[in-house]
Amino acid sequence: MEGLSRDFFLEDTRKVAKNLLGKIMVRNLPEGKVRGKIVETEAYLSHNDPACHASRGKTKRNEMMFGPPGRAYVYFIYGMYYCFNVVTREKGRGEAVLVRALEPLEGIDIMKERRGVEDFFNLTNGPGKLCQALGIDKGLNGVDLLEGDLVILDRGEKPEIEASPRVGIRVARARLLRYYIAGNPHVSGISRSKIKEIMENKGATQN
DNA sequence: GGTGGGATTAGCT
DNA sequence: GCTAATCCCACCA
Repeated sequence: MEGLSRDFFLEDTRKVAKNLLGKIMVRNLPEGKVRGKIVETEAYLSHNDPACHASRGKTKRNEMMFGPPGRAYVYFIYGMYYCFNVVTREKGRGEAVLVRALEPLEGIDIMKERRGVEDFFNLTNGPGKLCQALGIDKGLNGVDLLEGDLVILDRGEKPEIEASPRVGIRVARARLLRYYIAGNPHVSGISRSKIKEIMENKGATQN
């Protein structure tokens, strides 16, 4: 397991979004360490992408999107939730990758406590949920993800990737800028019965 | 199993 | 005023 280079975040944002799948988010909290594998991301581009916060220029809210690559862009949404993004491309470009879901690996009890739920499959399967589980809020806006209490590590995984339209976005529906690990039960929006089905198949193939 | 509304704030028109 | 890169619960089938 090793850290990512600055160059990792300089590439095409769609490529970074896909490359982030299978990487490990590590968060150090007062209660202990929390780790999760990234299983779902979305790309937000600076050109010809009206859904991107940076598409109408720099504001107080989105200024971190125009900062250097490999840093966090955290914003507040719907009056209650935070969303966590990774800044990509060269400084001033205004592109980022939204992390939409994780597979919990370590610190499950801490996540349950912070989320206020017991269900293992309802801890980090959504952008607002994973921020709550990992204690990510406005205070982490702009922090460097190569070092500190919130970092992303490489475990050398090369998952099978599928693409779809972005979630909750009305414009640019034709563009497939959402990426996720095929068949992973922690991807957002999967029904209870589908999760059960996936887990049963997994058990069958492993034995 | 699926849907519709409420919570609650910042930013934009 | 309205909408938003969301989530949860009550309610219906």
